[in-house]
Amino acid sequence: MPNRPEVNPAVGERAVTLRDVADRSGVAVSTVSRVLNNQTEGFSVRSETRERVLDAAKALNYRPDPILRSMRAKRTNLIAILGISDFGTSVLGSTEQALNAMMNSLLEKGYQLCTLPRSLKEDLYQPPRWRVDGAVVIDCLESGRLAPLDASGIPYVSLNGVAGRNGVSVAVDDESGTREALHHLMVLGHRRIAFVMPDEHIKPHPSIQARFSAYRSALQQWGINPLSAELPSPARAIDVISEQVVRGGATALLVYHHVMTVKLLRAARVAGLSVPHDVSMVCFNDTFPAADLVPSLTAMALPSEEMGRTAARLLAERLEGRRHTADEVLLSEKLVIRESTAPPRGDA
Amino acid sequence: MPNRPEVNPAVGERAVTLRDVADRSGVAVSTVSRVLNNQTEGFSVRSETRERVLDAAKALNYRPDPILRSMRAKRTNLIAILGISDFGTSVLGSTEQALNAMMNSLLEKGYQLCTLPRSLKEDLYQPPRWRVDGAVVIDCLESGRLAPLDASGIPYVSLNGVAGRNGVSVAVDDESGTREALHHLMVLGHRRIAFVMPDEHIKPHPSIQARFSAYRSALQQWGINPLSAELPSPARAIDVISEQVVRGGATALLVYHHVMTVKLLRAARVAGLSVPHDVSMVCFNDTFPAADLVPSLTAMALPSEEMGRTAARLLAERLEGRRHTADEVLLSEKLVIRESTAPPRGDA
DNA sequence: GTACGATGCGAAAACGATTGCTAGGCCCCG
DNA sequence: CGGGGCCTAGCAATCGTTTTCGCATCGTAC
Repeated sequence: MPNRPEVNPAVGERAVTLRDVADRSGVAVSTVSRVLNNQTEGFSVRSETRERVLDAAKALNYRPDPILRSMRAKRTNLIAILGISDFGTSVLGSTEQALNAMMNSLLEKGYQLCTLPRSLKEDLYQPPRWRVDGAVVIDCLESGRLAPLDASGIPYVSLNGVAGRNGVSVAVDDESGTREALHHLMVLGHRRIAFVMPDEHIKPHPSIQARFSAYRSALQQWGINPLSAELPSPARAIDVISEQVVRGGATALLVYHHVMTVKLLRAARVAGLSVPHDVSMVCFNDTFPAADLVPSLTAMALPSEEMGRTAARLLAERLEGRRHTADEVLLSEKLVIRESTAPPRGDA
Repeated sequence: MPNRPEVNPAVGERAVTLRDVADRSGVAVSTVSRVLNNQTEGFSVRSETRERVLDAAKALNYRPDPILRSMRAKRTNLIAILGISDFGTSVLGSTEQALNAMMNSLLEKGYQLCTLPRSLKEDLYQPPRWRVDGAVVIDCLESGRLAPLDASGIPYVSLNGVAGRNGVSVAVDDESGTREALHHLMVLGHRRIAFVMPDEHIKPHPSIQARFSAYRSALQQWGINPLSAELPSPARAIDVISEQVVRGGATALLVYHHVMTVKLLRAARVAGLSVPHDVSMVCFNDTFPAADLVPSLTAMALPSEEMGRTAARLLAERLEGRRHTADEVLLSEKLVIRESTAPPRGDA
């Protein structure tokens, strides 16, 4: 009764191969492969032989090489992550959160992930050379760049972006979210509302376009003049306060990102302004430290984790052959009202 | 003059292979491989042939499969990331920052990264089945778990943990950092200093042990009684304030993580306490939003990015055959003094 | 007794790349 | 004129795995 492997592959020089298992169990390499892969089509095996193979594999601690397998196998359980151009080094954005949730989800389902080396910008969404079962595309705005991926026939899911023929898109409804945030400020009595860009440290996010255009169209629709007609350029917090609030007379700020909002909060205090009494603030991204500040931030909660889990589920469904239910999923944002918004000073 | 590839591999079903390049340039597959790899040892080629091969490769947009290459090649440029047990979903810790900086650094140097599927806890530090040139080990505390990796002979670098025979360890000097933070508080006049654990949302970090034991030994050495004799259990911010400060009489808190510190700041205000006048706070991890709060946080800056870059450099040096200069690199932390620390109330 | 389908398993061909070995020219020297 | 050595380049083995094809063997029906 060998309660430990006779050959310890962890210490040996060479990795345990299919051949080793075959030798030990006295069958052919091909038989081992089929047993281990549970192949049923056009193949059967005596249960006694099957047991012997499985025992040998376990005793030798055989682990197939998932990459080599991709050379010939039809199914590899490998999923490529496409579109990571940079790893954030200090703050996690909403997309990264969704991506992380998705990766965790996929790993739990038994899939394995691989990333591509960073190469030229044009190649960002090219499928890898080796065989993968599926792919995840991050922050892709132009469906044209997905042509190679679509041509490859690999099913994929596009996180927070558009999708092509073979893809499902999972995104957030930025337009409704923006309108909801503005509606909240309107109801409070605000009429002079400015849109604030993130500072330079934050990686520019694709959905900023969507939010800004929603800001403009919503205000115009309600007969209010937007304070900025074009996409405002990134600015330092103290400049935003002095230009938009002190000189421009804005009573409320719709801020693209929570990081910028924290800086604005401090800048307002330095300028002698009180939040929310002198100026209200609403931001996107309800993550730390939005709830823990004084005042705590009224924020649009993005369904990042739900987004990741949904994407993982949709991809898994496609991979398992089930016909997909939708080509696009739009998750809604949710406004969390806290202390940083109040009626403007002087309001009835 | 074909200014675009005659066969567009992006649209074709099959990827361009070495064989295709060989056919097009009229030489053997092996010649193509050697030309493309710039092989010089025991091989030479007429410059005219070389040109023809290179032209064909470019025209067909040939991209070698980096994974398949690892089957026989001695060098793969592949680096495995070992020890990622979970992807953070909201806040980046110091190790993640260092890891990200390291990944960016390695990608810039031309290496490619791969992660292992998450498996059993025991296998966390097992080298992958396929051939890699090097590995990165994250947060490994027991060198025993590195035995398989050491046995494989793969050079590696251990980020924020111990290293075995083949590894270099890159870590931060938590003991000196802790002493420096305590010294700052001592000089201000504090004598009742408590150590605060992070709340449950934060993944427990290996170096917490080092910091807590440094806290205890430093205070004892200076003849001051530590307020906690054992590692305090995670607690809610409001409980920490009421137990340690209000009841326990602590005048200063040494907080393990900046996230908890932000929550403590709000809890103190809720309890009617002023920071730093009623209680001072020092935290580890000088990242957002430490500098942007009111009051801004006195914090120990961890050299996360430097750590990542250093680790990448050391690994690259080993991979390029240069003899390593050190088995262990200890980077120092740096105290950034801001508004959250002041002399205790009633002090001269 | 023979034909036949089903069952159980092995031999060998891929897969795409690298590399050790080999071999034909060609030049130069003796 | 012959032989040795360099320059070029191809043949074929090899890596670990899947997959196609095919060969026994066995039981059963005719």
